Amino acid sequence: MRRGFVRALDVALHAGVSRSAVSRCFTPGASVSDTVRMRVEASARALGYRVNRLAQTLHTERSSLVGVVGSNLANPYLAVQLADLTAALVEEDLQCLLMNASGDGKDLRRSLQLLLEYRVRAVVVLSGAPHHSLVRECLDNGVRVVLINRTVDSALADIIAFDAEQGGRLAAERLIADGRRRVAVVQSASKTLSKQQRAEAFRARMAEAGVEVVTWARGGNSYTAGEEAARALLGQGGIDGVFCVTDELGLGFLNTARHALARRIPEEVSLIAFDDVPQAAWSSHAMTTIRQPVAELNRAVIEALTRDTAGDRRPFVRKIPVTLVERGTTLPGR
Amino acid sequence: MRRGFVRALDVALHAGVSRSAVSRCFTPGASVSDTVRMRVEASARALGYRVNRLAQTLHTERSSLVGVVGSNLANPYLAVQLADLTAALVEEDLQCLLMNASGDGKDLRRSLQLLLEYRVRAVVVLSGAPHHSLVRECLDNGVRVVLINRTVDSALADIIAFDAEQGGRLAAERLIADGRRRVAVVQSASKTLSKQQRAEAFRARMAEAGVEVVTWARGGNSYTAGEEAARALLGQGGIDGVFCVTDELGLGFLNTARHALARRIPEEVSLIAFDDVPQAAWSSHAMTTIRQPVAELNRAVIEALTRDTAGDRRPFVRKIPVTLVERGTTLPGR
DNA sequence: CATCGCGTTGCACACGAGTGCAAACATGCG
DNA sequence: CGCATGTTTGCACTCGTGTGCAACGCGATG
Repeated sequence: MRRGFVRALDVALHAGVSRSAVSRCFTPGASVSDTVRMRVEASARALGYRVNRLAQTLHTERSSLVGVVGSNLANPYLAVQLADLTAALVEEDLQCLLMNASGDGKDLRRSLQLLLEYRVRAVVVLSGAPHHSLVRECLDNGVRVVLINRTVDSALADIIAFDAEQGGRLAAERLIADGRRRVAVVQSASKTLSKQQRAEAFRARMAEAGVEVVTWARGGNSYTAGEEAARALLGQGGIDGVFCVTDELGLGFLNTARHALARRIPEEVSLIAFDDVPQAAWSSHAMTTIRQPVAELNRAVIEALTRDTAGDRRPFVRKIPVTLVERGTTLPGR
Repeated sequence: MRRGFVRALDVALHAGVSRSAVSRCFTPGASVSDTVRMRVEASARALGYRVNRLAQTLHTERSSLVGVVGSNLANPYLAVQLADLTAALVEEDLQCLLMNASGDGKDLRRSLQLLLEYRVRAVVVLSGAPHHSLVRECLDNGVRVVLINRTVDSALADIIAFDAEQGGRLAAERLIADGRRRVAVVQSASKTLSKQQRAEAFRARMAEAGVEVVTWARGGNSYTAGEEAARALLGQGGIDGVFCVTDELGLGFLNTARHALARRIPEEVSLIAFDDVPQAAWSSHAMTTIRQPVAELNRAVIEALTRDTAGDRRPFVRKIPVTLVERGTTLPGR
């Protein structure tokens, strides 16, 4: 009785064939006679044999591990994206080696280097921007790098992102359609690029329409920050439309405006947020927001991971369009 | 110029030493002279060498991969738990191979078998109950199995769970302290064991106190289900205390009761939920709930994974106590 | 100087699997 | 039957790494 895992050799001895024959039975397209195949399969079942994917990868140099690294995974939006990504990976027989890089930049570096040690086929960065040298190092080793919702100046890595500018424009146009004349954009003090772009595109479109925009940029991307923004912006009066760059900010703003400040939404103030997290759809909130089609994003990720990289070294770049989901915080019937 | 990854042999040639010397430089406690170590380290840095953890594992038979399998990872509570678990694993130099087993029981089986193929050191099951034979198979191969918030009849796997009964009792006692005389427990139609236990312990403690309990068990564990429960239970009147077995149910109940049904909470009705997801703490909800100390649970998981398994085959079992977090949906100052 | 002891170093093997190559075997055809 | 052709099968090598074992070098001691 051998302790530990069953090897191909054990199966071979049990079935009375060579180890090569066993290996061939588990390799699609290999040449094995029916009689041998059946005996090997019977032995494998009896002994509980499973190929060792580590040894397999070592030989074939073709890993099916994909590294996924992100920072604040507990964030509801990221959680949805991660859940969908793992489901999509499973379909392609790719496995997900997850790294939590919550912390500083050193942490992201350490995570990526660790993933390299596992000889992953590719790395998907959900949040945080890796240094160029790090991306370069991955690419030199033949590891694809897919950045989600990031833009880097050097065009090395694959980049897949939701169209933040389009989202900002959509929000602006909806507030214009509501006839709003004095609006506010609520963002946080953090300078995440995608959120900056949402706000910037919103301001640009509003400027075109000649609508005055007040910018609030304090605190984090938290519910509390949205609450503070509501107290400050609605306290001084005059604001009749608001665009919050995340749903969490939006929900803080909405609940505070409605219940603590007793404002009628959307009659007095229109509100649009961004992300479409599950909570935005809850009936008591029913918040109008910009939906990011996560499934479509992840399909693009899979496409980037599995595409034939023979020849062209050009990075895969794709922008995923977003849509406006109209609920109860913008004026109906228009 | 070799394509692909740099091997120890490449470093050895570059540094003018044997491959063994390179290997020893990266093995703690090995015997290497300072001069050789410095030359090897310089060469490794220059070439960008990283040990191949797959080959390493193949040789040492000691994997640092831990399989994590769960079903609905987008669930806010599970997301928090997963995020914390990955952070805890990183501290122990363990890596997380994540499997999304959303789907039927076959899916869980497939996930576990795949994890076995990767020769993981252990498997952590966040949701879903694997079949005994599957657990047995993992154990036979020397792979620890840690079940979270599950109980299985056969005492094979390690089991770490929050104390659902204690939570149910805590909730009951708080409603009793609020002087409630006619209470309801809101659970879903799903028969997840931990949620059943919460409700059952609540009913038992209430029965002791001689308080009448109405049970609502319809729909899923969703916000919508909480909403329906509120409409049905508060519509008929008489209910002055409610225990919802999850925060999502609780939030649906709370918002509907307050805004749609215009009930004064906690003056007319006390409400306690379970989980303490971030949304429960949001100021506009401020929901009293049972907190599950996730960090403590994950510390126990790490302890189970890293404990010395020499000799004793007895499973590791631990129950993590929960606490009541009093916010604004129970009567203050008592 | 001879010997001992100790710290380094390299050789060679092992881990578990895939695969080219040639030998063995089965089959078809004249 | 003899030969050509096609299918199986086993040998042996490979992937990148860790480590037991023996050889080596060097300083200290008798």
